[in-house]
Amino acid sequence: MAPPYNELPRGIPLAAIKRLPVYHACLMNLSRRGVDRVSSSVLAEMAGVTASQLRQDLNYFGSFGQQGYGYKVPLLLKEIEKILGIDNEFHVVVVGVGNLGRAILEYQNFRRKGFIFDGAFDVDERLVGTEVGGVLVRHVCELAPFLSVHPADIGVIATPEEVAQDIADIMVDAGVKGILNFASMRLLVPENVVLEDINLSTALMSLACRACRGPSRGRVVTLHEGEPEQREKDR
Amino acid sequence: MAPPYNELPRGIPLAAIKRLPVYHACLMNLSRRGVDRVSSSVLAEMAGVTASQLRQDLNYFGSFGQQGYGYKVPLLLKEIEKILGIDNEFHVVVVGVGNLGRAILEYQNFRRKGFIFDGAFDVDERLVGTEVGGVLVRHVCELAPFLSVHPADIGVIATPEEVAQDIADIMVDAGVKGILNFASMRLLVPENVVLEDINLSTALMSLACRACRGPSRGRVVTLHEGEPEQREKDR
DNA sequence: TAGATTGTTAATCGATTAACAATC
DNA sequence: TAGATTGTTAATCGATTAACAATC
Repeated sequence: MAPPYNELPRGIPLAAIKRLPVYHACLMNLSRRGVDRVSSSVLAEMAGVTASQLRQDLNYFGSFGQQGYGYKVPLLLKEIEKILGIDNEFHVVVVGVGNLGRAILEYQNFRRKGFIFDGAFDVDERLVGTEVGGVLVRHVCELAPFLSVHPADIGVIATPEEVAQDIADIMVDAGVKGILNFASMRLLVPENVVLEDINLSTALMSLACRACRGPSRGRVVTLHEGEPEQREKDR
Repeated sequence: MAPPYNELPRGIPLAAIKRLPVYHACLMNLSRRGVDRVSSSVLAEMAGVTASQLRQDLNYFGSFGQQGYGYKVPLLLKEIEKILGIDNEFHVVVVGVGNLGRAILEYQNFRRKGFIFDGAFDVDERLVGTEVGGVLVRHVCELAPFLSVHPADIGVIATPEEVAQDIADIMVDAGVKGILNFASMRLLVPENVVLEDINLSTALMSLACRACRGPSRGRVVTLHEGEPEQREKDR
């Protein structure tokens, strides 16, 4: 039996999914500039990947271009938005209203991409009752009751590491499907919950390690830098 | 001719380098708890990797354990600190004193790891002259002159994306060796400058995409989650 | 010594790149 | 049609895992 039409694709590399928002940003840029058509090589150049990789990434999800022509910008934009779920609404709660929590709450672009911030939580009584990015800050002890009334898709953890696991447990129990974790601590979550870590501390340390190992040697210092040469012959 | 004793290793996977700070944090934890000795399997379990990977990662840099015994916590800690350069001083400037810039400047742990914040820069006249995290905020137009007097190793870019490339150019011209970029924009830097991007926007978007694709399917939603099973036989 | 655990090589796995047939 | 560029397969490359000999 053929798989149902709307079956979601399997076995897509995480790295490919992470590149989709980059392609999306490039296409938004083209769209704003009134560009209607783009080839894989031009779009790849903008995104900092090879044309081959761009086509491969897109092909995990479908065929959105036309041979001999390229991609229609508005059409490809719409398809990527469909994949990323930008037409959906994602309900988000943010726990920890320090600098990082604020950065998320006040970044207005998220709202345009379908993210709805339903609540923010902190232990600091001076913050409770205030608004950050237009969201009311509640006390953390209200997190579980709040989630039972306002289920969230995504939880952002921007707390000290000592409490991060407890917060994650509350979120998981409340049915959160994804957690963005800024605490520099390994969180244990069930495998049906997606976890994304952003760790400023390890990022800065590994950057310093790479940067200060003296002049360019081998693979270590040549990633992510400058424009990828057009290595593909592609004829 | 044998390579000189202090030759730095080549061809080390970036992913391995990024795991070093994680191992470091685990070892700090053990050290605080007075643990003197650890096996690769226990440490790997703490770090959320396989024992095999841990040993492989360490072996890119040397042999720090003893067969049949494991690793001396203080010794391995010291070795990793040597690799990460935690005994060095890294001079850092932060450009953009919004929420993300503040998060970096106010995170006191960095100071303990050898990071010295020499200057912070912003265009907002209300911020110029104030102190954030104990660092004086200067106007961005002073960035280039400041760097010529106080050379920095690392530059942090936490500005709006419109100006990120200009700031990066100034940093590169001033001899900065690594850039931590929070702006959601692809920066072009020469290949001898190491670039690390942290993009909250693409991180949240790809998280939402993965989290809301329905229940666990294939590789996509099973990475980074929970504890890795002990797959290694290792006898 | 016997048991344990590393260091290190080889096998596997996965992701990227190259190539080219399909086709617009 | 001829030229261009995608879609897609195959080849390459790199990173992870397994295995086990070395050895403490």
